[in-house]
Amino acid sequence: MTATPSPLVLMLRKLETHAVLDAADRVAMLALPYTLRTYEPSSYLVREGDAPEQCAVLLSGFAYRQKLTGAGMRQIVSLHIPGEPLDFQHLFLDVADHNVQTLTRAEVATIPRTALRELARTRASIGNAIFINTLVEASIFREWILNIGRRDARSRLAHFLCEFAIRLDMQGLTGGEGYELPMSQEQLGDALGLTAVHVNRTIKSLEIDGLITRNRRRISFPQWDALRELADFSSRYLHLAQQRL
Amino acid sequence: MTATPSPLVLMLRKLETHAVLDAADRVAMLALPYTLRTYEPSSYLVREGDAPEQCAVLLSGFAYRQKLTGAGMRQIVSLHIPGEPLDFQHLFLDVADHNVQTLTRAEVATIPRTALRELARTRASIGNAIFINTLVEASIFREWILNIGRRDARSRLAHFLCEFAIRLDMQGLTGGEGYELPMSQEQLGDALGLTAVHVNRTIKSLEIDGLITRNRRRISFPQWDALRELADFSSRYLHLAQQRL
DNA sequence: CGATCCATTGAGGGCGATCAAAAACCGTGG
DNA sequence: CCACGGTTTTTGATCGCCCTCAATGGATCG
Repeated sequence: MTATPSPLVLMLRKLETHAVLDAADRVAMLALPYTLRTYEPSSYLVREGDAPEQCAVLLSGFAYRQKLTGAGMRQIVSLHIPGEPLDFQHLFLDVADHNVQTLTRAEVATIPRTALRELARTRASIGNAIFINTLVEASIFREWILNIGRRDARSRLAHFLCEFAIRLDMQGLTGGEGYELPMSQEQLGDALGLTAVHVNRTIKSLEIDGLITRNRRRISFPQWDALRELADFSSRYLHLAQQRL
Repeated sequence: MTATPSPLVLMLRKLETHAVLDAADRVAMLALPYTLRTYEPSSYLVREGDAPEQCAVLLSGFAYRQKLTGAGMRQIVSLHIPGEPLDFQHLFLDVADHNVQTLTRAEVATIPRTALRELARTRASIGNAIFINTLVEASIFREWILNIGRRDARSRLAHFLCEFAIRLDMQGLTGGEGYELPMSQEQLGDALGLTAVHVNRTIKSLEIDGLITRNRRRISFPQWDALRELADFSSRYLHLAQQRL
């Protein structure tokens, strides 16, 4: 009956968490040309300075955006989970201003930028959906700034963990309680503006207080509400259609 | 001969720094309905939680975006100069996720959101220009994260001063050398993730090193290249049409 | 000329960085 | 199954950047 489902349905689902699309929109979007590719951990999908011609969508695995200072310090500026488009940020810009890298092994669908732009132009609702997606991303950037600028290490880490939990949940990627954190403490530090050593101590401190439990990189949340309060976390900035928290 | 120029030409000029518009686009944009209003310093233009119905454009004066932690700490997440649209970030979102406040007395043109959305829908090039504008803003957010997360106070402040200089210059707002910083050291601290006291000491340290000179809030740059190097500043992330630096 | 806001300066403390090393974990191959 | 090199996590000790608290000085404006 049905053909094998296009891997782009993942992106579709993501876009539909913030925008309304009709059947024709869905068909048009799933008709986009794409190529599949698998990347090893730490592969570059976009390099600062590149002229982006493709638009990558993450199908499985995790990725992040990253910038480097002249002195070589790394700052991760966002984290991406399966289903999220990675290159809308460059859809209309000629030169990439940051790097995009895989965190884990990842499957990616690559769509020609021109096809996507054409689709956005001809179907206004899809154009809107793409726009909304980048607006929500911008909102997450703002909260990230607040988190790094004004919260201490414990709250900062807690906030990060909360955001990741909610976003995984939104995409239906949580298997019951907790999740596997797909990054090293070094990378966690780069995301939070801390050192790996201090991340380690901060995680342990949360663990000792019973706010999280850990097994390798698997984290769960026996006291979600307490963690959320410490994190000063409100999901408003994620612009969930239905505010679940 | 010519009618009094619409105040919206300022926004038009801003959009045209990143996108190409034709004569018809310009006419259509200048035909947008708007109302003028003047705000006192520290007035709220948008409050977190609001349902934004208007889109404000800054005609004169300065403004900033800001978020607060539960504990009441403030983080400024962006700064805006005359000509910049302030509400594209909320054009397609139902609830504001941050506050927008004037820094100085400011004149603002307010455009109904529906009119702007309609214009973006019917004229693709204008829709693109608006999209590009938000993409560039997102890029500035990312650099802001890097700045706060990974640079020490001196470089951080220097980077902020460089960015402001370049952006003023882009909009043709620099009268010769240096500029008047439209904010208190307290506000600078809130922008940089520092305390006002430390901002004071950091400014003085830049001054002692001869990297800036000050008179009240007027700042000039006798050693621009040295400051730029300390700041680790590259203008790539601003996506200037012609890279001037 | 007081009131208020802002800039400045000092003293002291703490959070997170730095440096260094050990321990745990991982995939690989003998 | 164990030996291994490489990565990641963990822990300790010390340092320093920036914060906190507090007070003074300057500027502006009724």
